[in-house]
Amino acid sequence: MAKVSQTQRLRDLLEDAIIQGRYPPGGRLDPEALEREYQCSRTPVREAIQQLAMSGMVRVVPKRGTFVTQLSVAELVERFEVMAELEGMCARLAARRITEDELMGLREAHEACRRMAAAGDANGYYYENGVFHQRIYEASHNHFLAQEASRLHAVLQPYRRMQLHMRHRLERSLTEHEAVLTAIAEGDGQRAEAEIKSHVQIQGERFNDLVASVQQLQQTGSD
Amino acid sequence: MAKVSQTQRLRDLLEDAIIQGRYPPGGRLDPEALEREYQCSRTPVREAIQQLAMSGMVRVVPKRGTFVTQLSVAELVERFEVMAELEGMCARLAARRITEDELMGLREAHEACRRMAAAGDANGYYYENGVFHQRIYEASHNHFLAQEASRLHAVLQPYRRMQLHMRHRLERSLTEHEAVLTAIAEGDGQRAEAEIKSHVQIQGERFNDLVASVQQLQQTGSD
DNA sequence: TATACAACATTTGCATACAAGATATAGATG
DNA sequence: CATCTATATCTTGTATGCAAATGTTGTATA
Repeated sequence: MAKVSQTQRLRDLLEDAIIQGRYPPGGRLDPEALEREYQCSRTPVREAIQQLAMSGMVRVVPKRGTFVTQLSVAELVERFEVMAELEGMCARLAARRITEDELMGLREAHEACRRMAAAGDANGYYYENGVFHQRIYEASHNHFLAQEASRLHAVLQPYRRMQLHMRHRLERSLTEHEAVLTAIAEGDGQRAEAEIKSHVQIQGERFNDLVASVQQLQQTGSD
Repeated sequence: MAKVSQTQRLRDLLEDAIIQGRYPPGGRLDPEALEREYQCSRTPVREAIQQLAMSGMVRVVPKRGTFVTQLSVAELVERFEVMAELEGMCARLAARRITEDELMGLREAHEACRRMAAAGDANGYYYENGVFHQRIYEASHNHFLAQEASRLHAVLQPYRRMQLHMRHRLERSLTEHEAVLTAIAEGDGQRAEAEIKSHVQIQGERFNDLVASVQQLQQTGSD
């Protein structure tokens, strides 16, 4: 049943690897290494890379090579701004449209986050946090919106990860989730939107943290 | 200077053709015909089509061929819902961030729309309307947002076109533009957002018009 | 006449060869 | 020692061949 093309397989694998930070932002993707690693020719590699480029995960610098997208601070701010808006829209719609089953699923995702936060497991939280947000996207009952939100979320994942390792970020994040969940459960779209926007937005000290992280990343990646 | 790859050239050409309705939604894209028409081999054609598929302009039905995307009513509603949100965000930001020069450009675009409406030139209006919206995207000073808005705008163009041919739609549209422009000029982000949202959103009778148009289109395309 | 099976055509995915453009490096010359 | 140039190498872009999967068509038989 899982009869997928090499191109698709490669694309998914690379995407996961990038999201999980196994290919660091700014790092070069060597086509020949990928050919050997995945036992295929240039064509699937090339196509997978093109598709990743389309979705913004990698950047192709003509005649220089393809690199994992390394967003500048300015580009990151732009994307977080849009992400906040999209998530806000998802939450607003979800508050109106979520089903009982979906609400249960969302609560479960929240509880999973709570367990990870309690255990101080940043990586585990990182994963469950993604599930929580994904559930909200889907509860918007706008498939296209959910898809776009997921795509942008994926691009931002490597940077979110850095945020989550910041001190006390887990507890704060969890508290914010709580507020979002409550608003959605009560069907209060306005509040759900406002809560998740402030959850996603990079503001105050977190902005400085982000700048610091990115700069460190760019130091590391440039050798 | 314009040293672009065949793939890119083909992609842009096809995209334009689809946006301008020269390839009708639901219509099949014959790879061999494209090879001959653009004097190239299968590879660039294949890659261009893949990229268009990624951006949602065409759909590949396995072993059947690739077809210009024909959105169902449900899919259209979803996309217009997102479009309204993105445009709303653009307008809100533009109200705060627009420069004097950009504001002049926006006024000019609006005047161009007015001339076309006065002349009853629906196609001309259709074009200038695109310029007007594009200027707002750019005035948001969020390049990523502008890019995403443009992309979605492009996908929806064929369907907007149908709307513009509706009776009195031009004048209504112009009046709504006026309201948006005023709000932006006054720096009133909230109002600008609200105005452009109601301008973009498909509501009331326009929803029925849209359904009718799409159904007619699907009749025509299926023979 | 309808159904099933087989041959055929189309489409897609993958590999590979070839060409062109750009960069880097090394050598030569000022 | 620096700079310019030429060559080599690396990367991307394009063409094309081949094979596999699937859809289609036609024919034969019940």
